Amino acid sequence: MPPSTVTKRRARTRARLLEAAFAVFAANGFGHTTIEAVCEAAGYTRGAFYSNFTDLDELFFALYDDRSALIAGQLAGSLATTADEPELTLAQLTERVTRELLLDRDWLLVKTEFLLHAARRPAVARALADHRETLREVCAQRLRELSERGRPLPALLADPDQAARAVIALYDGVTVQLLLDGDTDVARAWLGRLLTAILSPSDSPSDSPTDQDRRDRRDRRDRQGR
Amino acid sequence: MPPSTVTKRRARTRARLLEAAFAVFAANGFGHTTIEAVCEAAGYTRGAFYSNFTDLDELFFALYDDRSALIAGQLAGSLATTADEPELTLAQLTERVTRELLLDRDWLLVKTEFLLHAARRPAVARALADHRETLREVCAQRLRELSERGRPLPALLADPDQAARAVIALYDGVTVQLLLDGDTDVARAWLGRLLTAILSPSDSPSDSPTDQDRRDRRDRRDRQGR
DNA sequence: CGTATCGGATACACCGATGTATCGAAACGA
DNA sequence: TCGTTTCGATACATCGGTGTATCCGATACG
Repeated sequence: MPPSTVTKRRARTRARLLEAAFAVFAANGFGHTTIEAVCEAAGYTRGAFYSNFTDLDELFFALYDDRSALIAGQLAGSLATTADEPELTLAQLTERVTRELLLDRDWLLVKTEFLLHAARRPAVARALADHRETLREVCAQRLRELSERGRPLPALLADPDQAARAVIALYDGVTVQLLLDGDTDVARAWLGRLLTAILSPSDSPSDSPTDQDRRDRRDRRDRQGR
Repeated sequence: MPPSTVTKRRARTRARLLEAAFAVFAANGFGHTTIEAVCEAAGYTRGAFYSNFTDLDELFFALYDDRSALIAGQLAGSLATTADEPELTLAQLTERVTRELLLDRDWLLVKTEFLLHAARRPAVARALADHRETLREVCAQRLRELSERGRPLPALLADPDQAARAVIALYDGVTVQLLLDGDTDVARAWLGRLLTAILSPSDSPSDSPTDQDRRDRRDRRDRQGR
């Protein structure tokens, strides 16, 4: 029976448990995490845990829900057109995306683990797919705006929704490499290049590269190059 | 002390343990797999396990090593140019790749789990990175051949090695979606389209689409479309 | 300020997995 | 075929995590 009023104390400990769980999941992996470890990291005993969750799975889902909503908000905000700059070029968009995403390796670890978790539980998988879809909508909307004012998408990805799918696929792909080598800067630069490569309709992009682009390219050559 | 001679029986049980472990890992995830579960699935007791491995980590690595070498061989073979067909078009290459890869969802589950495993262990991460690099070399070599006979790569990915990186990123990205929705056919078609989109230097690909391509495109529209 | 409800700590019983030591049987070499 | 080595089964001791029941301090509210 849920309590009639949720006290502030309760909310606090719940938040602390989630935060501690994030750290422990990132460090040890969900599969090798015990309830006790989470409670200890949060500074509680298991009594607090069982008062707030039924098992680790429930906490995991709540954790993902929290953090992903947070990040989705950040991304949407960063992609929003401001009043003084109603138009965004492709280069600006990719620059913002790469600046906002791929920051926190711990989050990528937890996120990927949640993907595997979901892949084995159809109900969770649907929830996760829904969440990804709303993100894709945000992305597609920006691309649609772009294409509607004379910055056409490539013929093979003319549909903004398809183009958004491509963007997400590239993001996920770069994530994998980042998980392996841990080099955030290289990953961001690489994502930026891939995005412009797949979203530019022709060989010669009409936008001149920004300073950021140029710096990125040098970085990547230095550290990843052959 | 390792035994002086490895009997056939030993090799057999080891192989069976690996196969059983693959199934159990795929079903339950590495983190939620016990030694006993693996042994039971293989039809042995834990005595057999401890006689062949020291712990689950060791078995996991051996398992990944086996299967990934197998798959790498398959891919290299499928990408090899045959005597009667020394030249491969881009469309043929992508078609072969998409036919060979993304087949076994179980393998993707285990592979992704191994990625996370490696992401937390620098030594394992380096081994995995090395393996990915050899795969990339195979891929880059084919792309190099392609570009050297008048089928240029896009300007943004002129270096075959960079292009190979892009191919792998796309593959990894599509994998994520496949893990979520489980639709192998859609994933393969989508990968094919993304590959041609990022590897085609201009808007209008000079190769006319193959029958496979056309079928793919219809499939995708039907099932994924808006 | 007093009281009733809530939240987290503590203690306990339980279970499942681990690792090791030992033993019987199968495989190998002569 | 026999003796030896190797392999896997069995039994045992142990440990760590789980879940629950209970208790006491904290918090909200009249």
